[in-house]
Amino acid sequence: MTRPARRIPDATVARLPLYHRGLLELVRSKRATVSSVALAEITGVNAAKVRKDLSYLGTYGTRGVGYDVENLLHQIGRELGLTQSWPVVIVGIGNLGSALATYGGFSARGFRVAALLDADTAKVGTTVGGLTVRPTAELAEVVAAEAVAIGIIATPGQAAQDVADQLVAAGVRSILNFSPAVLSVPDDVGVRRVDLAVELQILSFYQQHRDDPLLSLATGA
Amino acid sequence: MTRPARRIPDATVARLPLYHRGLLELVRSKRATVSSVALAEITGVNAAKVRKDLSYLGTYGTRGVGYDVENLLHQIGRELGLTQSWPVVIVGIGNLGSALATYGGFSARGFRVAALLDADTAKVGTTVGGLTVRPTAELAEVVAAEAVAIGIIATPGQAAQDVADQLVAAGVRSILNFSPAVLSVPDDVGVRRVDLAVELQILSFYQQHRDDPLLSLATGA
DNA sequence: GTCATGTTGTGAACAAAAGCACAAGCGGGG
DNA sequence: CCCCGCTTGTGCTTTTGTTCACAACATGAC
Repeated sequence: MTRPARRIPDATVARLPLYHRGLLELVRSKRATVSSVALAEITGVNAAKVRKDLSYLGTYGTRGVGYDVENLLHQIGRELGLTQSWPVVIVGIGNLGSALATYGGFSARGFRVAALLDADTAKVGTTVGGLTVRPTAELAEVVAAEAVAIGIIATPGQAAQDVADQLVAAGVRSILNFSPAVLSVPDDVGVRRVDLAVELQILSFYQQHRDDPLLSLATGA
Repeated sequence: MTRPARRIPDATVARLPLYHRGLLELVRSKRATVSSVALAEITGVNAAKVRKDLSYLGTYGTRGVGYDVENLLHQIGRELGLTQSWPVVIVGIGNLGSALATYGGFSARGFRVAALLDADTAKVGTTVGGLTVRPTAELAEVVAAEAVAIGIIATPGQAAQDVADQLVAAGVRSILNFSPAVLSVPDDVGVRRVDLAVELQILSFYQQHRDDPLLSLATGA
């Protein structure tokens, strides 16, 4: 239970989920230990960076041997707060919302879809991924009942700020925003935005400049 | 046509699409000019950073006035390679692939879905978003016929590397990977990965550490 | 016990990004 | 024609992140 006093750099935090996933696969394939080099290969990260990242969590490796897969997975999971399965709500059950609702990967990675909400009365009552779509008006109720801490916004851009306000009012403190809108929320609410077109545009930039002098491709590998 | 000799930093490249989108909205609302402070507010980026980013593209602002919205949009679009509409193929027409195929935002942002492919014979022949799903075997053919430069992988993790290999063999040089797999591709192929669970896990970390001493939330705003 | 091999953890050098602060320049009012 | 208010563009400083290189330590062979 020795909690590391050091603050973990943002860049490291962003990579911990990568290691977490890599380790999940190693557990599945019954590997007992893993070296920083091997984990680096699996995750596409430089080995020195792997070691430095892991060292922020504590001293879990053994020189000459590597890291115990099970233990490291547990430690990273604990640091990421995945000892519990977080309930999440998805607001906006269009194509993307439905895709998220039926995405199988969440449960293995520490999340549970607690409810689906949509403003469209035509969608309310339909079943998606085993859950019945409920009206957005019930948001506060659901959040309270299930102790939801994370909200996913998959609505069109115009509705996004409104939904965000409702989520915040209901007590949600982390929001994953798939709409292209930039949300304004109180300081103590965390927001991450995923914009599909943005990703394509970044690819497009490097594609176009590939043959320019001085290329330097930011491969997210 | 004066091409800026300076290399554009990766961090700046990642923000250009943000500015691009903000400017699109400004054009729609008939704004003629915009200051760095205003654009900063819209995009959730620091104003000094906006100015520095834009200065890498060239000198398009006017002191005391701001930036001409139309012109700046055009310049950023050109830099991102959006003067043409890039044809993309989507491989893996499950829930996510379907969501992407029907996502309306692409065309306005410089992309066109040229074809949908899936290995599952049950899906082949069905229509999604106005396009007929074709067998993966036709990948090379489609890529050649439509001069596709960007591939989107929305398959399960096990199939991802295989699909990536086929895309690369067919001549695709940019890949957007939604599967959790880490792809290995030649150096001259650009890959970006979007993993939904990863985003949630990052949120989870900050959520859990919110009340810790020394919080510092990386708000992607 | 000693040595060879493998691997971690980290100090230090280097590189990239962020942010401040202000000179330079534009434009409108009088 | 001059002044004042506004806004850009950028030099400089600080912060953050990456990478190298190696001492410290574990293990197994002999």
